[in-house]
Formats: sequence, C-alpha cells, structure tokens
Amino acid sequence: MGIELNKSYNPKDFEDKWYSYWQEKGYFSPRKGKKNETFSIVIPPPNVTAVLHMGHGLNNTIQDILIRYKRMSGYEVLWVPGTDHAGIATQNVVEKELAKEGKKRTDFTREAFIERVWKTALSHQGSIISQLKKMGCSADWNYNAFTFDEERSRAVKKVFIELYNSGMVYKSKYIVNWCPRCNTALADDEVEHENKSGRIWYIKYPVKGTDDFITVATTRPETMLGDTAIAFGENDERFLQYKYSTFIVPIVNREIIPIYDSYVDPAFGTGAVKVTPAHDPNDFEMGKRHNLEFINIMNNDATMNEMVPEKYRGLDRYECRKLVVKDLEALGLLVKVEVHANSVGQCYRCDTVVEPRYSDQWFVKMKELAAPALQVVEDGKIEFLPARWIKVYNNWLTNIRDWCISRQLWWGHRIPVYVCQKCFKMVAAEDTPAVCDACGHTHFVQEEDVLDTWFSSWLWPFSTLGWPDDIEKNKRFYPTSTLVTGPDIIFFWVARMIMAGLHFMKDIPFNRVFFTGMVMDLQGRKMSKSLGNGIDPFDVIERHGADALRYTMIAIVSPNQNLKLGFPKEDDKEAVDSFEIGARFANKIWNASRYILMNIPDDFTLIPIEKVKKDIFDSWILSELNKASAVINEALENARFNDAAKDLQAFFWHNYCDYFVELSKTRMFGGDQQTKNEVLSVLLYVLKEFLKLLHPIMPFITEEIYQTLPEHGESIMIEDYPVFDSSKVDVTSELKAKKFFDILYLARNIRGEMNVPLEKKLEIRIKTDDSDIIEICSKYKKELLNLAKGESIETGSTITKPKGSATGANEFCEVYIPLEGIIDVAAEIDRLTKELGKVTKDLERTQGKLNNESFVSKAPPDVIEKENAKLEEFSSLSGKLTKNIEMLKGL
RNA sequence: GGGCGGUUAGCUCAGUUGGGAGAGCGUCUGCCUUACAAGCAGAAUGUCGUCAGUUCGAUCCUGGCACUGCCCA
Repeated sequence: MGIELNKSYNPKDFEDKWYSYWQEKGYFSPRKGKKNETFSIVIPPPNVTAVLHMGHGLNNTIQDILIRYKRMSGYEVLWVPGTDHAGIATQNVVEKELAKEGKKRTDFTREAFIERVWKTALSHQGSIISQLKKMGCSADWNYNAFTFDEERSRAVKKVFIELYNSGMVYKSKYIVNWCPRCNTALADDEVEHENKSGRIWYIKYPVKGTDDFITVATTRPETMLGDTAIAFGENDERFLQYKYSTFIVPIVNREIIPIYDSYVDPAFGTGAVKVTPAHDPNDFEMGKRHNLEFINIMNNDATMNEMVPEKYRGLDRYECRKLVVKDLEALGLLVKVEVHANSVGQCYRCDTVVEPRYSDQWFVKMKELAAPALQVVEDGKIEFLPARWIKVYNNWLTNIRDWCISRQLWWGHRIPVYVCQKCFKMVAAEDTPAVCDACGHTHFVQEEDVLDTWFSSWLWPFSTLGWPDDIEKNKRFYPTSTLVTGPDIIFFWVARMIMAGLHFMKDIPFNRVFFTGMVMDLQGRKMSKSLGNGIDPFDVIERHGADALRYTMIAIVSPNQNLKLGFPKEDDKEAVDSFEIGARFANKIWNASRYILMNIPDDFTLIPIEKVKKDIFDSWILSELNKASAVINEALENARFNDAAKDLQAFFWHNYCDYFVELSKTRMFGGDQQTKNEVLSVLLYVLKEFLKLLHPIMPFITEEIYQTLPEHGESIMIEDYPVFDSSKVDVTSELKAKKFFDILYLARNIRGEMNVPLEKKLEIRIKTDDSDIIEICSKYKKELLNLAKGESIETGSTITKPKGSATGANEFCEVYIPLEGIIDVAAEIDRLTKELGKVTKDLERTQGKLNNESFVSKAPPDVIEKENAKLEEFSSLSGKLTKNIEMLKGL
C-alpha cells in the first residue's frame, strides 16, 4: 500500500538522472508553444580560464529560472550557452603552468604556444559545460558557442574589416596602459585604481647659465630620465620669468624648455611639474599640444632601455627609482620627500602596476557608436533592472574615449590586417591577399597583435545566432529577451553589445538587462582567490544538491544589493551554512510529498479537482494556491526572484503543510474510503500545482516527485505554468477558514503560554454570536479538537466563562479554557493585561486619528472607513480583555 | 575630486503608488503529536542612522549631517 519515497531527501539519487532524461527528450531545444512568441537569452560566456564560481552559480540560476518559467508559460524558448576565450587571462594561466615546468612562452613558436592554450581552454570548457549541467541549466547545447571558434572568428573578421574600411578602426601612436608582466596594452577599463600611500619627491632642475633652480614635485622620479619639458600653470606669474630659459635635466644633462599649460595646477606641489610625454597620460597630452619630444626610456617589461645612461640600463623601474633618488641626493638636487596618497593603476588580471606606454595601437572610434546606444536606453527601448544602472551607463557613454582593441598577445583573434612588404600598404581582409592593389607585390605580412577579447564578446547576441553566415533561421530570437549579468561588466560588455547590435544588426541586442548583485562572503568582502573566501558551488551541490543551491541564492538575492553567503569548509563546523535555507525547504517538500504518497491506497482513483466535493478548507487552499500563482507569476515577470522564493515557501510550508495537510489528517484517517479519496485528490492536486510553480527554481526535486505522482505527464518541465484564475477566488471560504485558524491559534496560545502539557486535553468554550464561527466549530469540530488537542467544544452566545479558566479573545469571540488547578491567576492577569496594553495603544492611536478634524476632512474616505473598522475591532477586543481581567481580579 | 548605493529585531536582509513595522537564522518555553527534530506548537525583541522640512499623517517624499560600501578620474 502506498507509494514509497526514500525515507530521506537525497538529491544525488536523482539529479543527474533527470538532466539526462530532459536532454534525451530534446526539451532544451526551441519548440513552438501555445503563446506563439519567442523568449531568448544568451549566456554571459564564462571565461575558460577556470571553472565556475558562485557568481556564475547565481547568474546562471537566474537565467535558467527565466528560461524554464517562459518555456512552461508557452513561449518558444532558446537559451544559448557558450564560453569566452578571455585573451589575457587565459594566456596568463597557461604561462603560469609553463613557469612551473620552468618554461616561458617565448620558448615556443606562436603556433605551438597557441596549441598549448587550446588544450587548457578546451579542458576548462568541458568542465564549465558539465558544471552548468549539474546546476540544471536547460540551455540548448546545439547552440554551444565559443568566442574563439570558427563561426565567431568569421564574425570578428567581418566586423573588423567593415569598421576598418569605414575608417572607424584606426592605428595610431598613443599612450596606453601597459602591463609589463602580461606584456600587452590594456583598455582603460581593464585597469583598476587603488589608493595607496606613496611618496612625492621634490627635485631641483638647474636653469641653464644661472645659479637658479626650479623645484618640481613628482611621484615618479625615475621617469625624469625621459623628461622633455618643465610645465607651469598657464598664467602663473611666479614662473613667467622663465619663458625664455632652458632647464637642465639632472643626471642626463638634457636641455629642455618650459611650457605653460592649463593642465598644471598651480596649487599642487611647487606649481611646476616635469613632463615625460612617453610615460604619463597627462604629459602625453601636453606633449602633443606643445610638440614635445617623446622619449621612451623603458623596455616592454618596465626595465630601463638604452635611452638612459648606462648605469641605469636593465634596471627595473623601481630599482632605477631608488638609484636615481640616491644620485640626486648625492648631487644635492633632492629638496625633500613627502608622504603622498595617490592612486595607482593595476592590471585587472595580474595586479601588476601598469606602465603608461607610448606605442602603436589599434582603436575603435567610439563617439559615433555611443550616441545611438545612449538613445535606446534613454528611450526605454532597452530596460535596465534595477533602473539606477542607467545613470552609470550614461555617465560612461557620455564621457567615452576611443577603445584600444589591440593586445600584444598570442592567444586571440589576430588582427586581420596585412601589410604589403614592398609599398607597406595595409589591407584588412579575411585572408592573406594574393596581390597588392597598389604595387602588385605579392608578399604580405599579417599584423602581430591580437584583438581585445571584448571585441568578440560584443558581437555575442548575434554571432551566436549564426551571423554573419546564416542569421535567418534564428532571426526570431533576435533581439534576445533578457540579458542577465553583473554590473561590473556594464562598460566592458553591456554597453558595447548595445553599440554592436545597433551598428551591425540595426537593432538592439536585448530588450531588458537584469543586473544581479555580486556574491560576497559573510563579512561583505568580494570572494577572491587571494582571500581564500570563495565558495565552490559544486561543494554546495555535493552536500545539499543543486536545488538547495539554487533556492538559497534566489531567496537571498535582492535586486538592490549584493548577496552574502557562507559555507563551512570541511574542518569548520562552527561556520554558518547559508545553504541550509534551501536544504531545509527541499527536505520539507520531500517529506510532505512522501507522507501523501505513502497514504495512497492501491485501489486509489484520482478524482478530478472539479468533481471533488470540497469542504471549506479545500476551497480555502485552492483559493490560496490561486493567489500564490498570481504573486509568483508577477514576481518572476518582474525579476523579483526573492519574492517568488519566499511566496512559494510561505504557501507550501505554512498554508499547505502546517494547516491543510494537518487538517486533512482528520478526514484521511477518520472517514470512509470515498472521503479519503477526495482528500487525497485535493492534496495531490495542490501538490502538483505547487511543484509546477516551483519547478523553474528547483527543477530536480520537482521532477522527481512529479514523476512519482499517481497521474502525471511526460515531464514537469513541459507542463503549463499555473496562472491566476479570478473564478477560483473564494472569499467566503477564505474568511471562514481564517476564523477557524484564529480560534485554533487562541487555544494553542493559551496552551503555550500557560505551559499546559500536551496530554492535558482542552475543553474549549467559545462565546460568540458570529454565525460563521458557530457553523465551522460544529462542522469541523473534529478538526479543531485534533489540532488543538481538545476533548470537547461548546459554542454559542450564552456560553459563560467557567471557573478558573484562561481566556483568549479576538474581535469575533472569546475563547475560554478551563484550567482549574493549573491556572496561575496572577500570571493570567499579567498576560491579559499585557495584551490589553497593546490593544489600548492601537485603540488610542486610532481614536486619535479619528478625533483629529483635519484627518477626517482631508484623508481619503477609504482610509477613514478603514480606521473606523479598526476602531470597532480594537474597542471590541479591549472590552473583552478588560472584562476578563476584572473577573479574574474578582476571584 | 566626480558619480552611485547602503544605514530597519542579536545576525543577514525584505518592506513597489505615504495610512495598523516583516521574514529567515539565532534566542527562550514545551513537545520524538499517524511525513519531516533539517521538525511541531508557543514566546520575546525595533526612538526604521541623525536633524530639519513637506503633509491631516513619514521607515517611505525633500534637504542637511554622520558613518559605511562601490564605481570613475
């Protein structure tokens, strides 16, 4: 008899099984739904540098929830998965691997090195995909894409060539952020700034032909070896006398000239600064304005080159600094050193302090692309959630600078520009040109640099859909519906995708962007390798299952805030385990289902819900289910995932388990076969509908239980998602059920407060003239006695308070529980007086409002009506409590 | 220096058109009651950072201040 679920919830028994089942059935591929509309998402491709972390866990869970929800709601759904080749980062990973073997990148040929990176990339890619599957992600793997695969490479080339030919991509000498460790240029947004306490040196520069000096302040004394001017504020009268002077750069003895430029802040330092155009972005700008010489004094790795005196050559920039300072001191030219806070740019991949470097780089002109991108967000064509990110987006786009897209790496899309070796004409082309248009020469050499990874990522929403080869078959999925990503890549990626979509597809890439919070540890610190505070989502799955992981993140996440998570390492039993939230919920669902299933008799026939003879609790739970469907649909529609998670839990745990299932036991075990069938039919119906509602959030446990139900379809993931149905609202049953629960609560409250042991069966006396209460207490007497552990109940308007009884009251009734011998009169008086105190406060506040003439004249009528109702409720309750306290005192 | 957030119960945080302060965890009391002790029943706990303003009415709107986090230069 009955259907047996395992005694305990054990996700490992079934999670992988159902994922394979879904995949075999082809459920992840688009199929026409009853809505005849599409819903599509492209994954933010995880980097193949490593495996997934908790941020991916959150992000992909949200995407999967949306995808499953929309699929069940009748949309034709596509979720495109994929990975990102992450140029610098992946190359770094491999170079570190090589370093362990005692090798360097340059020990290999370019081809051999790239081959090696591919190996690592593919291995990580495999892990990432299997991890996404473990999490339950219902992406269509037929679409799986990689930013560096053949199709995406074709898209990158096409885009580059088009932009090059239209003059939007150009090559130019420029000062870029250079990472001396990665040996490559970085885009502005790849540099992280950190305020550090540094020093500032005051150095004397002799004025030629005099004994005079100019003192400048600098945070980088070593760059003086490349100085080509001294700059003063534009109209700084203190220094106008030097207009025709010449200065001598100490140590190198170079003669340099003064310039006057508005960039110089007369209040900073001495008002005079040294200018090193090849080693500082601001100096670079001044250098261009004043036609200064650009002297590069460093090698790629930030050691000093042959442009400096011999003794400094080969020294690291910081070594050189020490030596320069020492030498200046010896020359008597160092005035003083002060402590100075300044912000230092660091490589976002390896934290090395970047070196501004004067070099040849490739750029994309951004102004033209930015304008329409600003417009579509401004117009609301693309919706940002939360909306406040619009400000950040606007701020960046309105101050945009050209995008440096060249990287001096080997791993990445090599720039498709070929240089004729005779006339040096540059041609952008898919493949090496055969003949030079200009001179007929046939020998070309391709540019060495590769493109910034984001130059392939910005095409992602359409390059994954077949562009440029064959977008037609996927046209209906573009624009994609929602992008789910972190606000940390709003510039890197989101903004640029909008630009690319508008420029190449002539349409926005997505209708809505949902920005998730960042995952932090419990102290609110970013999870990072160096801190060792990261949580591996797969450790969580290992311990609690994927559903618990998913539910927990969703329950904690809030649209406006980062989320903090804790998970104890193996040896740490004290630490907080945030994921118990999900684990407990899963366990509760498991056990409730188990209980229902185990009570199903062999000859059970499910009665369709319309045909069940319902009592008020059946009607009530169906009404509650209906309401829950409404709020959950709304929450998912508006990306309020935490609301959805909480509403689902509140409905299931409190309404369904605590009340409905408990109530049903009376009929289940006390009635005839027919009654039992009816009770079970309602229990099963509500359970099944709940499982459907929950399925997008907890796909595995819902499928496992669904498949065990007496009647079920092929899979829960292709069921229709429950929606609100106004015809199912049953206000009368809701009100009656509420009155029943209120009485139950009053009885239980007395038991709890008076410490009445469970063995003591209560005699419940209810004084009321409320006809609903009289009705439900007689109809559902057994239920009330079972749940309140009572032995008798009497109801009516003439009930009198038995001697030595405890009292509970609400606006509709008074509940008396005779406890002669048990009751402590003083304690009871205390309890009721406390209760009265609260009610009196409420009453006074309400009275105060209603007595306030301006309130009555100015507040809207419905508010006044509500206050009047409250007044009645509070005074009725207050009267009952007062009377009972009096009676007790009179004993 | 510029921009954007946060400040609500011991902890982590909800609070969506301004009108009786909520959840989870933790704590306390009593229970292994026909699924669940990862559970059940009951309880306690808040000058809603601070000062002013708008309003009949402010956790919510406006401004100042304090502390705190992030982004950009």
